[in-house]
Amino acid sequence: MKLSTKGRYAVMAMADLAYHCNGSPVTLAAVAERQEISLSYLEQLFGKLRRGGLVKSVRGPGGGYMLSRDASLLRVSDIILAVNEHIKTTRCADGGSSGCQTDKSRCLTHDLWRELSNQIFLYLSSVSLADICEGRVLGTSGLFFNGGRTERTTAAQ
Amino acid sequence: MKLSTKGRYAVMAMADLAYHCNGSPVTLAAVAERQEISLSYLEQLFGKLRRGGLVKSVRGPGGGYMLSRDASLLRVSDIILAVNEHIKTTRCADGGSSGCQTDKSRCLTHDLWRELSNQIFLYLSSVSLADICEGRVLGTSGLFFNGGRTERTTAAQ
DNA sequence: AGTATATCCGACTATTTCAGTCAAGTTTAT
DNA sequence: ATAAACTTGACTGAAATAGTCGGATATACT
Repeated sequence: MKLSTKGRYAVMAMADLAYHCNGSPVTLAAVAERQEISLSYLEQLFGKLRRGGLVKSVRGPGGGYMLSRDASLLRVSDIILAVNEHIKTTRCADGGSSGCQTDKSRCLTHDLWRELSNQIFLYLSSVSLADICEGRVLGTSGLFFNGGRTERTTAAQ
Repeated sequence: MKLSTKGRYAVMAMADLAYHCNGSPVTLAAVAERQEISLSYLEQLFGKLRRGGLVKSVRGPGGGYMLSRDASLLRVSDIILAVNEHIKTTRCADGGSSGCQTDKSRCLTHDLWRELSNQIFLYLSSVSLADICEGRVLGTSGLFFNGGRTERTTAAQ
């Protein structure tokens, strides 16, 4: 799970889409202006989002992009995975335990990284676009990942 | 909190140090060979680690590096912060809520990103070098996901 | 003193990714 | 037909990453 501004732009744009959606498509030009992201760059990102099945496009005049499903069903992790072609976090073959047997201390950190990556993924999976739109991201002072938050919210729209 | 191979190398090297330390300094050459990281690159990283107060150096023959304190007191987050000069995650001024008031939807993702960064930091703060050396990485003692989601992965026990 | 061993330091290079641009297309409502 | 919008691919500058290189400095041991 890679975290960069690319993924953040994608999430920002998707949140904008969810926020300003009222049944009709939203043009990228509008998103670009509101979020202050270059239109051409957005086109690039939305190409990936569309191919990833996260948005639907409507071509021609009056067209634009729409979420492919309800905002409560679109997780942040989906968005980031769609725009960032996945990277391998560890050098030695992933779960295969193929190499890395030579020295015991060499792969000590691999468990850590895999677990961290897992943590991040779980967190981003627990947040939906609807959560973002409704500011339901912070909170839970100190205890995070209280399960089932996304499911409970059902997109008050 | 930036996550790249740079930080991972640093953690690997520090874990190696903790693992092979028996009172006397460990040379970077030994670490480089065991962890298969270039010596010159390690020197670069350990310069930062030393300036960050995480390791002590002993120059001259028989010299090398030692942990500055017990492995249980060195957190992974310390290491990563030491080698990665910190970056700002959001474009608009950080906690200041200075800009970003223009459009409501624009900063919607900022809370998310700040929270995510916080999550990552908390996780990496909860893991010490000693934890890594003893394989106590998975199943982080309930600091996360205490709701029974990733329950007791039985790594150590 | 001299030397081997090690850390220290700064500049340098190559590769990749990021962020954005440009120039063409295709589809479709009017 | 025309214009609005998406679609695609190639291209670019800037930055970060990952790694290299050559030397300088400190110190233990002859």
